[in-house]
Amino acid sequence: MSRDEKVPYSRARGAPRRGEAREALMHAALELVSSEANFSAISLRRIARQAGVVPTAFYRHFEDLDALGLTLIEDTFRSLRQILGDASLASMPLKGLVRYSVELFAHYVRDNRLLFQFVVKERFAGTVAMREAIHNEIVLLTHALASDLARFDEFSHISQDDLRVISDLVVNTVITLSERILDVDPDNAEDDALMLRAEKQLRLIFMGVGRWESQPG
Amino acid sequence: MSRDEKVPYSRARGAPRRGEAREALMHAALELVSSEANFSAISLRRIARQAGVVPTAFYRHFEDLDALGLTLIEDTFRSLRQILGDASLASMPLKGLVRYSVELFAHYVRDNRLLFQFVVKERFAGTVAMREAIHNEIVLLTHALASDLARFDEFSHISQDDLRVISDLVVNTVITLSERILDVDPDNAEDDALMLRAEKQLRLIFMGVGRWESQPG
DNA sequence: ACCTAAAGTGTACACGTGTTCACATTCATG
DNA sequence: CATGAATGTGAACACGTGTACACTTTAGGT
Repeated sequence: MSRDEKVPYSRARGAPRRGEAREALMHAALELVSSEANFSAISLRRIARQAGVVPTAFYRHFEDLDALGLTLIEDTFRSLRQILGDASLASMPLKGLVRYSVELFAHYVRDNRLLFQFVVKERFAGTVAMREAIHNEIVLLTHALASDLARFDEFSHISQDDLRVISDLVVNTVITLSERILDVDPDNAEDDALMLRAEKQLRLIFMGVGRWESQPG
Repeated sequence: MSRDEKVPYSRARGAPRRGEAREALMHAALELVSSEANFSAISLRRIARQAGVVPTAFYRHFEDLDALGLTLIEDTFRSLRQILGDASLASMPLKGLVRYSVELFAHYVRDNRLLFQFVVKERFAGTVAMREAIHNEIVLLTHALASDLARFDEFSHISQDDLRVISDLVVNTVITLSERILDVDPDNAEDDALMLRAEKQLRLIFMGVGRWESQPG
């Protein structure tokens, strides 16, 4: 929907050097959502104020508050997909993969606190459009994981449907880990315990896979 | 906090027969949260209007919007705990238990759509007080499940810590199921597929338990 | 049949909100 | 260097909001 900026921005036509306003608005929204409750609970004016921008300037960059929110969600998952794509997970032993993936993911979540806090809050409380956007991205991740897992010998006896079911369980476990990391104080060392727990749970799941028989009946 | 009504209500002092206003306010809040976005996005006045009550009457029953929200959360989990307690799960074979629990839970969620939609939305987007209340209730459920599982022979080789970890995974899986049931249209038959998936995932987890070795190092 | 506290009502106020409009500034491009 | 689109600005509007206050009504315990 009219998000026609393939160029990084500030390359439109008469783009002003002073045009960090857009980024400022996005960051302001993230800060407010993180420190206060909820995206639907903060107003356009508060975002503008926090961004050091006059309210009307908002409309120069976003049609809507919704548009801002959707942009934030897209940005989050775009960069997450890249991180997860860069680390070619399919080329390492399954055992190490669990630990490595958990650490990679946890690290990324910590480095992008505000973005993930936003997504976690809006996943269920946001607009229909936002909820759908987030849901679709998660489905995408799940399918990608299923493809990756299919390459392992340990999963050769699993049907494609069951692979999706398993990936779904794994993704949900990792999402829960993220939510928990975001809930603890940033400079609290408790993260390690959370990661250990998630790691155990994933190992448990993969143990079940060894005994699993697809469509036994 | 000033929630000193052990009596079912309307037994205070000069309680009017006409006092369904409190219930009306709670129901109105649930309806609005369900059909619109979010508890923090709906106003006291809108709730009062929906309840057929003048705005100032709200204060006769709740000190705050927060108080209303907390009451709704407490109500939800109070009755959920009762349902789960009544069905004495520890007295049936493990295999049947999975199917039975999933069906029991799904049924209950469907029967209390509005309440659960509220809880799901506020779990991460709500006030700190609300989030904490929900979190504590879930921790309680997890511990209760761990106690129940400990009675099964299949779990005799699992340490107490690991039992918590496993229960945590199970609870998260069931929560995810609830979220999904709430996301699909009420009179859509898709629920069965969701329940089947959750059931598979739980069976997978319990398969892993068979091979699990607590504190192997 | 009273008394009294709870429950319900209507008015009022100060304030934050989204959005509009006309205008000022900036700056890459012709 | 001039042009014009993108960007930034300030005043103004109609409206919904939370809450305080003084008041009326209700109904149970005595």
